[in-house]
Amino acid sequence: MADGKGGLGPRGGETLLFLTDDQLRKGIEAMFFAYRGFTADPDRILDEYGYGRAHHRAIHFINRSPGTTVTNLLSILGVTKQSLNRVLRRLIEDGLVEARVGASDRRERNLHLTEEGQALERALSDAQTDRMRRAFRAAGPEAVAGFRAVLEEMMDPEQHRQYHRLSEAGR
Amino acid sequence: MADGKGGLGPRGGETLLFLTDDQLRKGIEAMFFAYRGFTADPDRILDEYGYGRAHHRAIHFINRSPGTTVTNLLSILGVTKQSLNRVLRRLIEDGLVEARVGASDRRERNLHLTEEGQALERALSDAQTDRMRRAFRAAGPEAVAGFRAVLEEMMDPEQHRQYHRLSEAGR
DNA sequence: TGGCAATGTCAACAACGCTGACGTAATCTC
DNA sequence: GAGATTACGTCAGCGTTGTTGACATTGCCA
Repeated sequence: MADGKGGLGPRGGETLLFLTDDQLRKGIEAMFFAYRGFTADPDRILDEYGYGRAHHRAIHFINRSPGTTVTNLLSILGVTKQSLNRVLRRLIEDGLVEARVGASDRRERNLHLTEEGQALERALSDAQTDRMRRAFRAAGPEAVAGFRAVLEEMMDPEQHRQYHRLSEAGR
Repeated sequence: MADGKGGLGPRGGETLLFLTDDQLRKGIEAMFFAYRGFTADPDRILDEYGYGRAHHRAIHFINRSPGTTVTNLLSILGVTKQSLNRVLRRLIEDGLVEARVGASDRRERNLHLTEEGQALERALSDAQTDRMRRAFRAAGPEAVAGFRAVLEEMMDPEQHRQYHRLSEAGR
């Protein structure tokens, strides 16, 4: 077995030829290996600072939405406040992130990257986009559109909303 | 280059219109959110067993290449043997994986899923492919091709080789 | 003033990476 | 046949990052 070229999908019910078990399994493995590549370059940089991916994610989204609150960051990252706080505390201690008391609501903390934080963000971002740029260029514009379309469909609805909200807020 | 889409990128340097900083940043975020969705369903199942993603990966690749050795699995997963051993030991204790002494080389352990292991593999695989099937169906065949093309380009060369080796071995 | 929201923090725990060190059995090489 | 190498297992310890639960503070709001 293990083919599926021709005829119906092997697991009853699937009528579209391109959705064989084999195609789906390859999709799973592609995601696994690609995600490893996707994180490999920033991981090397983070290592030098003694940081991990959690720090990267915090830095990324603070840079993306300067002035964002802790609660908002919490909902984007999908972790507990204790988990985020541990990361945030260190970034603040290290002088990469600044937490300003909210102007309208003084309970809130508006998060910003410092100069140093922005420098690290750029280094991480450059490392990651370099690989993505090469991949996009090699695959071509249409492949990129397909790539994005499939990824969007793969997100949970809530995450999909977050994803689009970021773009709007970006301007 | 060689594009034809015309027009320069907004942030000097990038000559291809579809490779703006914004496109690349969206690509990064799409990967982040999509990977979360990608792992969400199996994670829920694993939780019931007290297993994590490491167990899932081991089960997946043992199922994919029955009889594979520990060393081979190590190179696919890219972790240390101590790390893999902790996971493998528990799967063997729990009766999901069987480690048979190698026939030609008795130092090797040929790994197989038991009936019970196969049952869990199917449950995990079904959960994950359901989402992927819906995403593929919604995005269409051409998007799927693009998706896979970009992911392949994003892998490290070594991982890319592993990825293709799996398909060949599958039959 | 009392209730709720936003935040921070202590403590404990688990999963899963890592390094380093050792031991055993089996195979390979000279 | 002796010695090197390979395959595997395991002990110990450590770090990041996730979790739950509990508690305190501050500030907004009705």
